[in-house]
Amino acid sequence: MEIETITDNQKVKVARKLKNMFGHINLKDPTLICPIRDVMALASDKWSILIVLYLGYFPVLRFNELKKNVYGISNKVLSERLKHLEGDGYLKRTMYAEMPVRVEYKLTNFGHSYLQKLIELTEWAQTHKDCVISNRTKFHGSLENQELENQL
Amino acid sequence: MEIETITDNQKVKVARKLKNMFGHINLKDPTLICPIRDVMALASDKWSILIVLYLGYFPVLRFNELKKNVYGISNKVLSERLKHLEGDGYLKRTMYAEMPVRVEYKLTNFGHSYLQKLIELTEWAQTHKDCVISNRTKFHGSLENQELENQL
DNA sequence: ATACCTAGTTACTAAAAGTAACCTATTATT
DNA sequence: AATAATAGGTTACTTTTAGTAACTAGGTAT
Repeated sequence: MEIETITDNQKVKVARKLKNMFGHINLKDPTLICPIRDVMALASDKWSILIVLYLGYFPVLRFNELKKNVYGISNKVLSERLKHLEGDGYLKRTMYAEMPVRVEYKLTNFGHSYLQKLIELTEWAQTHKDCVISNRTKFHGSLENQELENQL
Repeated sequence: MEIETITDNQKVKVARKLKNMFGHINLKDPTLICPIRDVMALASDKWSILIVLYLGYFPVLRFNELKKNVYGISNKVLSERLKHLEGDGYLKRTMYAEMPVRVEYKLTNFGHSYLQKLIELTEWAQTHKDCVISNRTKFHGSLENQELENQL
C-alpha cells in the first residue's frame, strides 16, 4: 500500500545524511559501524524502549510499578534491562534504606535526550500501525493464494 | 556523566506527547498498547534497523550484497528479516527470471518514511556513543570496587 | 511462629539466533 | 558427460537469550 507521500527532495536529504554516516565506514571492514550498533542494540530492544517510555510518562517508578506498567515483562528481564540501562547512563537507581526497601528508578538527562528520539519513533509507529497491519494481512493472504496455486 | 542540556521546557513537551500516547491506554489493561509494540518490535530489532539503513544508503541491493554489508548476519536471519520487512510493507522484493536468478530488494515509500525516523535515532546514537561507552566503563568499574568492598 | 512486604535472584524450560552444510536451476569448464 | 560455479535461499543442529515460577533477604505486623 503506497499511500506515503515522500518527496524525492526528502529522499535526497536522507541519502546525504546516510552518506555522512556510512561515508567514513570502510566497507571492506564493516565492523567499524559497531559502536553505533552496540549503543542501539542495548537500548532499542522491545523492553528497554517500553521502560524508557514509561519512565518518561511517570517521572519516578519503583521496581514493581515498572513491572505493572511494562506489561508482560518478567522480574528477570526487567532487572537485567534496568541494570544495563543504568550502566549506559539512561537511568538512575536510588535505594532508600527503609523497611521494606524502596528503590526508585528515574531517567537521567541523558535518558531524557534519548526519550525524545524514541517518542518521535513511537509517534511514527502509532500513526502508521494501521498501514503495517493492513500490509501484513494482505501479504499473508497473497502467500496463501500462492500456496494454493502451487498445489494445482 | 550528566553533560546533557535538556531544558525543563523540552521535558514538559515530551511529557505532553506521552500523555497523548499513554492517556487513552487503559492502565488496568496495558495490552492495549500492543499495536505499537508489535509494529516497533518487528522493525526495530538490531538486524532490521541495519537492513533498512543500508537500503537507504544503496537504493537497491541483492541478497548477497545485503549479506556483505549487514556485517555478521546469517543467511537464515537475513532471509527471515527480509520476509518480515516485506510483509509489513517496508521493502519490495523483485525477482528477475535470469540465470542465475536475480533478486532485488528496495525500500518502499513507506520504508523510506520509517528510514527518516531511524536516521534521526542513529544520528543521536552516533553523537552520543562516546557518552554511553564512558558511562558503561565507569559503571563496571564502580561495580568491581563494590565487590571488593563486599569481600572485606 | 507464621505470614507479609519489596526488590530482586535462581534453576529450569522454551524460543530465538547463529552455524554450516545442503538444495535448485542453469551455465561454463574440463 | 561429469564437475564446478553462481544466486538465493532452506534445513538440521547448536548456542544463546528470553520467559516461568519458585525462592531469598531483611525486616514488620499478627
